[in-house]
Amino acid sequence: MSEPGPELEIVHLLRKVTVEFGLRQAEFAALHHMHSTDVRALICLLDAERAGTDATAGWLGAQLGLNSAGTTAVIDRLERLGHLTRTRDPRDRRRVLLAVDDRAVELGWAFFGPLIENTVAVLRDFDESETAAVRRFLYAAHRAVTSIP
Amino acid sequence: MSEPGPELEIVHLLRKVTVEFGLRQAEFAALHHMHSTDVRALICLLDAERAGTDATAGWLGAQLGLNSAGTTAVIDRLERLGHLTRTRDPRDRRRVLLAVDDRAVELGWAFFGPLIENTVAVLRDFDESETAAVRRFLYAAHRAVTSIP
DNA sequence: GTCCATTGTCTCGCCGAGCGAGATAATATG
DNA sequence: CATATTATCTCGCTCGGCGAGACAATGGAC
Repeated sequence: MSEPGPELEIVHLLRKVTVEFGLRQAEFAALHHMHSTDVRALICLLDAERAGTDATAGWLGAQLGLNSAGTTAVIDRLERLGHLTRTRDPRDRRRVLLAVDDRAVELGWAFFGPLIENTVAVLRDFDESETAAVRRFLYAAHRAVTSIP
Repeated sequence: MSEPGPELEIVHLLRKVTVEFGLRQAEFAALHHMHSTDVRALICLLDAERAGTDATAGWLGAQLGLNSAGTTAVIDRLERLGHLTRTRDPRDRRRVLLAVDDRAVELGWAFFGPLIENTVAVLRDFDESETAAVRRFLYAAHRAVTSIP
């Protein structure tokens, strides 16, 4: 190992971003009397909403890598804080649908908004081929990190 | 919110990568009877080693966002598993220097190696301006996510 | 229809990660 | 040499997350 390699630097950079981002999440969590997992849960739920998927308890648990007991606990906490609403699915009454409260979204923007804005700002100075390169790289990284073989 | 914006897609992509990467870390941790924090600790220590910084217990705690008690616990666990060695700093005998065992590095490579390789592979097809763009973007993201104001 | 396997969520009891408070030892500063 | 400061560790506790299993709704097979 420890072959320097110009490409490896980029991977290390990417990893550093993930590490630091994790710390920011933890700060946000502490600030609003939550835990990292709760924040990750909210993020997953917002992603689902954006994608038009309906988010059930089981689905959320899978996203977070929790078992059902842990998942119930996360949802309980978020519901108690008013960041979340449980609704039994009328089509399949075993399932519980989860909806993020608007207030929670606002809190998230207040904290992560500037951070996102700063990141996005750089992209505005990029030309077409450069943004394409970034997108292509991130897709590759996502695929690499998603495939489990 | 929910202004689509072509740049935002990239940020979401980046965030997805961080989320998935977190899950892979958790899998690696479980596989080797560790916890996510322990893996993050090892990563931080390897970064320090690569950078030539010497890693003390307190420094590690700061990187992980843990207090001293929690930090001691992490180090205890890693030492018990043989992934780590404690050494009292001869220059300042209050400090404890941490060194990652080679065996732990091998385990990490076995798991994350292919994942890194897949990511790096894409970069090989990139021309100079494209890799530069990726690097520039990641630097910006890192800066955005590191500044705490 | 009636049974039964399956699926989705929740309850209970326990383990242990991480915290706060404070002890201890080594180093600086007067 | 006394005292403040720094770095790490110990103790006791809280509570997130797990395994096991309960319970309800669903979808077959017959």
